[in-house]
Amino acid sequence: MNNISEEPKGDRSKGPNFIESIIENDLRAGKNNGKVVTRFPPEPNGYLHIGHAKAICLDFGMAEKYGGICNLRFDDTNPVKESVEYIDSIKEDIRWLGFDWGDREFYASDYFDKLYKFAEALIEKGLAYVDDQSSEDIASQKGTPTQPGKESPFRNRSAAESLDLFQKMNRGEFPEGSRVLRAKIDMASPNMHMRDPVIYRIIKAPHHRTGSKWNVYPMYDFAHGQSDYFEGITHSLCTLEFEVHRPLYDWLIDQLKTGDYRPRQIEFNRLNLTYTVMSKRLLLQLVNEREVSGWDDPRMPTLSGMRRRGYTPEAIKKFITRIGYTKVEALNDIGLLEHAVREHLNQITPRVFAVLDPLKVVITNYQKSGEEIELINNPEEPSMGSRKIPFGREIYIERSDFMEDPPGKFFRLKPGGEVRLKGAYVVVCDKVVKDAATGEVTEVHCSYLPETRSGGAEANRKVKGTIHWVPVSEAIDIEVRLYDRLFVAEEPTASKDVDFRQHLNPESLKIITAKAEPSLAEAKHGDLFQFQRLGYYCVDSESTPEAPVFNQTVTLKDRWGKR
RNA sequence: UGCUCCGUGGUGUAAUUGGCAACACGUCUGACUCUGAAUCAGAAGAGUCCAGGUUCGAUCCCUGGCGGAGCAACCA
Repeated sequence: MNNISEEPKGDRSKGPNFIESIIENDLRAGKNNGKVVTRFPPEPNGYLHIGHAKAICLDFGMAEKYGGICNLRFDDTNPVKESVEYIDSIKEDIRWLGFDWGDREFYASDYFDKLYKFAEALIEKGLAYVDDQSSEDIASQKGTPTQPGKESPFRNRSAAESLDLFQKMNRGEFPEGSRVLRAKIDMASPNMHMRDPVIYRIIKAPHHRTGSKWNVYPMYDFAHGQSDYFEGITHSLCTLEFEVHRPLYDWLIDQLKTGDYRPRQIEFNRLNLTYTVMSKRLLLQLVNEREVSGWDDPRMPTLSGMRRRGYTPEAIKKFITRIGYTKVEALNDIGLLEHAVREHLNQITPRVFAVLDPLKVVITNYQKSGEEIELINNPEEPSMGSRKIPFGREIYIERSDFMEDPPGKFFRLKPGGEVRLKGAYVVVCDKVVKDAATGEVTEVHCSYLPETRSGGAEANRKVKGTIHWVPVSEAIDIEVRLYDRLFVAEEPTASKDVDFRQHLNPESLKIITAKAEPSLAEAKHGDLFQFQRLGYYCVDSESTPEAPVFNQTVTLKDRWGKR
């Protein structure tokens, strides 16, 4: 099998990206004793999408490149939104991509004790206080980005009182929403995140790992940076929107650290794709509202959806290295991803014949029976061998491969015209049979030229076109699910005034019954194919031997269809 | 109109102590072809947001504009 990670061309002009440069400088400066420790920190509140894959490739990739390690850490600080279902799916998806975190599987909840003690220490140092106000009141005092906030009336209560209240909060003595713990920083800071951020809140829901041990849970901002610190993370790579959180993390680490070590956060641009949405919240909405069949619907940008669609980890990773990491908010053309998918699938998939929209062809002068045609499985990879398909007097061809009155440069079958049936014979179209009522073409009658059989005496007869076919008597019926982009708008979330669901593509899924060569009866879930001249297809998870189901992964490029 | 970050072909990126802009996708030609795919050859397409400055020389350094994004969840 060809290895596409062996660089074909291009891409090589790239030097280190800005993150690699920073890491290399740190290494040169002797920071962290020459160690590189990264982490991938998902919240288990949804399935991973290709944007996460970009982060995963970076987090694991940097560790690998610089001889370090990468932790998998679930940032599970909000039990009401998180579940083990998501944890399991996340681990499966990371493994599918080809990364291994060994025994370094951690949870922010592993640090709840440390975090709680740290919070108590902050209170004792006068750097945190319990606020008895409602979230609305706190929000109203927060100010705006252009106006400073106002201090809470509880800001200067005694440390002893705050400590007592905080402990009561955790004992479950107060209802949810009645009190929070806030860091005491600066209500006039130009950075909103420094305006006495809430660091602990009361949640009485059971946690998937700690059960009912806690009645207070740390906010993400109070858990993430410190978790990095506890794990000895050297380079904490995250997306751009956390840039303004960094001063808060730094402030917290300043209160926590005992030596010189501190994690270094570096922010990069997130992955956006045209014609898709990349927010777990919106994807969850599509799932809940049944706009798609689930998180793994092949139209979803989730890794499980792409896997079911037939995308390979190799293709996804190739795409990600091509788009790179910068600080520019980018919108990537989905075509770039599809190109990477075709590139990989072209190398690895066996070619097969399937006719999506069958038109019957009768070869009137064909008398033989039992003839078989041998076909190469993959011209890109001779080691994949060949297979045989029965040939017969009646075959199906693609309806679009026949035109009664075609425009110029139509290389396929037309009245009086010749076309090669791939692997078999050249046929001439003699007669068109139509439905008297509708005028629809129901059959095409042809005669074949016996000497033109592939490998035969006149095999190199010049014909303009070669088309695929399937024998009527041996063809099997397969269900084919044709997918188009889920949205018709390039940027479904571009406008705040228009709900993104307005842009859903009503034709994103079409289910048809197609005719396929008999060998496909043995295809198994996960098998990938090229339906010759059409595109790449894979066997769906719902497929059974009795009722095979194929998903269209991506079509072949089609210069003719574009005209 | 506060703070932070960012502005290079249609898209995504590159140009590593400043040396007249490169690669991939896409587009368009042509060759080849028993996949109108793939492959191969070639073309068009930016003078690097704007204006100054430093310099022999600026995508790169400085200043000032302009434009875009993020930030006001007891979400992450």
